[in-house]
This record gives sequence, structure tokens and C-alpha cells, in this order.
Amino acid sequence: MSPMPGSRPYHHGDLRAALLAAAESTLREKGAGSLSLRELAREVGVSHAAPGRHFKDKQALLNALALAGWERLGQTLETVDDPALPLEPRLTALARAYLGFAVDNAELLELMYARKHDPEASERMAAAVGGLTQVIADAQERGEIIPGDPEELDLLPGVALYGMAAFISGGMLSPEAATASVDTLVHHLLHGLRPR
Amino acid sequence: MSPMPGSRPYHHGDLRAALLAAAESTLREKGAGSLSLRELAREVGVSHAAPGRHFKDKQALLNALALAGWERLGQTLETVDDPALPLEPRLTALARAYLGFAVDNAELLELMYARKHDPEASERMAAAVGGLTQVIADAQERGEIIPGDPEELDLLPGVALYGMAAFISGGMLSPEAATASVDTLVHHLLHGLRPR
DNA sequence: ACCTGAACACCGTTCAAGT
DNA sequence: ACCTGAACACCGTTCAAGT
Repeated sequence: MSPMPGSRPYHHGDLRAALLAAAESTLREKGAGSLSLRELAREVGVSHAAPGRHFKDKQALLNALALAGWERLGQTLETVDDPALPLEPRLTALARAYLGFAVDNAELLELMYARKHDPEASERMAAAVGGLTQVIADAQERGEIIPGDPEELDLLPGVALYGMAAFISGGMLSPEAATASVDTLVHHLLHGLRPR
Repeated sequence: MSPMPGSRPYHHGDLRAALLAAAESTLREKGAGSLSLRELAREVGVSHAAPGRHFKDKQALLNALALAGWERLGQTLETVDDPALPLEPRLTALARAYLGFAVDNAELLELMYARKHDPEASERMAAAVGGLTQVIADAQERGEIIPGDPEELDLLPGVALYGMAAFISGGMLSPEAATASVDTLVHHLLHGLRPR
């Protein structure tokens, strides 16, 4: 299906995928700010109007990128999660995986969170966050977590992990400092900052 | 040194301030995405090149906006902080004030965090965050917080508050839900999610 | 000193026309 | 079906010229 090397076929073949791949590498190298449809088209070797055939507009391409990101993150977390583990090691493993993703895909993660108004992306986001919800629910059932409204209990881990990922994306926290602090953070989350 | 208001009787008297004011209201009404220097100039009734006299480029205007935001937030937190209070009420009051700011200035706060690479804004940010550091340090001295590296102890409250503000800006958390949950969040922060 | 108007090099998006 | 090229309405930034 791929054309002869050096030839420039009129039809690209898989322009959509090529655009997404180019977009993700630009995102990683130069940040979301310097993502332009026209430049993407140039990189891929196609006219500036061609992307319009596959993405309604720039937003749609961004949404597709975010969607794929949520899918990848969700799968990663699912793979890592071990429901048989006690609460603290289970949550620590998930937190490590999440922050690992944040370190490796800082710009993408930022974009993923920014696409929260896209219904499809929101769904994947909810699914990823839902994993956390499940961990809390399981732990509560086992008496490893205080009783109370699950939504209220999910909030702290949710915002803490989100915040930490954002600190990484934003350069307020180095990847090294982040990975060095995850375990302690999870511990504080569960045990509190007050003396017991 | 910025010029005294009124000392320059031309058009708006102080184009710089007028541009910043227009920018902040556009930010509030239409979001950061639709902030254009040319439109700002139009709103203020000046040529599209005029803003260039007061801001080196668009980034500089954004930085100035963020800087003012950090200043306002810092002052608010300083006003609210009462070092005489025990840890939990003290931290709760600060958290409420911070989230109140996040609710009232969602787009601005997003921009404030995005400007973290501007040295001046970073300084104001550090100052605002430093308030939190002080609270933890004071509490540790009084034995209200477990011993340990202050940086490690600051991290959880820092990322949690940041994350919550981001949830508000991003619409993942309604202002009502946020204000209803602050106190509980702070409580969980201090007491942990595990049964004691 | 402060501002304008024109100019330049970009954008995203649309659409008739080509393949 | 897929892509091109031209066109349109925007940008940010610069700079000679005006007042």
C-alpha cells in the first residue's frame, strides 16, 4: 500500500495517522504553542488544505490527540493496577505509573486536561479517573479507608495526583524530585500530616 | 518605574493600564484563547501597533497580567492568614481564600500558572506559595505536624490546592462543589484517609 | 515621546477545481 | 474519495513617518 520511495503520490494513503504522529512529535519537541496545521501539512508533505479533509478544524485534531492520550494512560494504569494489593502499595504503584506518564508526556498531558470539554475525551478521562475511584471504593470495603461519601474521599487523591502532574508539566517540579517524592506523597495522603 | 496616572493627557492617559484592563476583562469573558493584541487595541481605540510601545510582545502583556494576578492573590492570602490560629482552621481559611480566588478568576489563574517561566511572576508565585510553607513550618514547630523534611511536607498541600484550583478552572469541579468540599479536603489532608 | 499606516510573514478555514 | 491552489479574514511584529 505504501508508494514507491521518492515518488509523490497524489493520495497520501494514511494522512490522518501521519498528521497525528507529526503533531505528537511537534508537541513533544516544541510545545503546544507552536503547533500549526499548515506546518504539520508541510512536514507531512501535503498541501495546507489537506488536513481539512481529516479534521474539521484544529480543535478536532487536538481532540483526537487528547483522546489517544487518555486511551494510552488508561491502559497503562489498568495494566499496573493490582486489586489484590493492600491499599498503600496499590495506590503507590498507580501514582508512580501516572507520574511516569506525566514525565514522559508532559505537553500531551496538559493538552489532555485542556480537552475536557470534548465529550469523547471526557469519557476516557472519566475512565482513567474511575480507576482511582475503584481503588478507594475497594479500600473502603476492606476498612482500609475511613467511611464517608466516596466523592469526598476521591477528591484529595484526585487533585493531588493532578496537581503533581501539572507541577511536572509546568517545570515547578523536576522529574527526579517528583519520582523521589511519590511514595511519601501517597503515604501522607493516607496517614495525614498530623501526628497520630 | 511606571508613569503616574493622569500625568500624560493623551487619549486614555495610560495606554498600558487600559490595555491590561481590557485584556483582563476579555480573559474573563472570552478566555485566553481569544486574546489578540489587535483586538485589544481596537477596544481601547488605538492603532494595532500602539501596544508595541508598552509591551515588547504579546508574551510580555500576558506576563504583566500574570504578575498582577500573583500580587493580588498574594495580598489576599496575606490578609486572610492568621498565625495565631491552630493549624486546621488556619489552613482552612487559606484554602477557602485561595479557592475563592480560583472561582472568581479561573482564566486568570490558569494564565498565572502558565507564566511560570517568567522570572518576575515566578517570584510572586513563590511568595504566595511561601505563605503555605510558613504555615507548615509554624505547625511543625508546635508539634501539630509530623516531623520531616519541610519540602516533602509542603508538597501534598501544594499540589492538592493547585489541583483543586485547576479542577475549578477546567470545569471538572463546580464552584459550589469546590466550596462545599474545601473544609473536608483540608481535614483529610491533615488526618489522612486511613482510619486512625 | 507617543502613535499611525503600511508592510511582512505568518495563521485557520473554505471552496472550486484537479487527480 | 482525496488532494491542490487560490482566496479570505484574520494574526503578531516591525518600522518609517507623522503629530
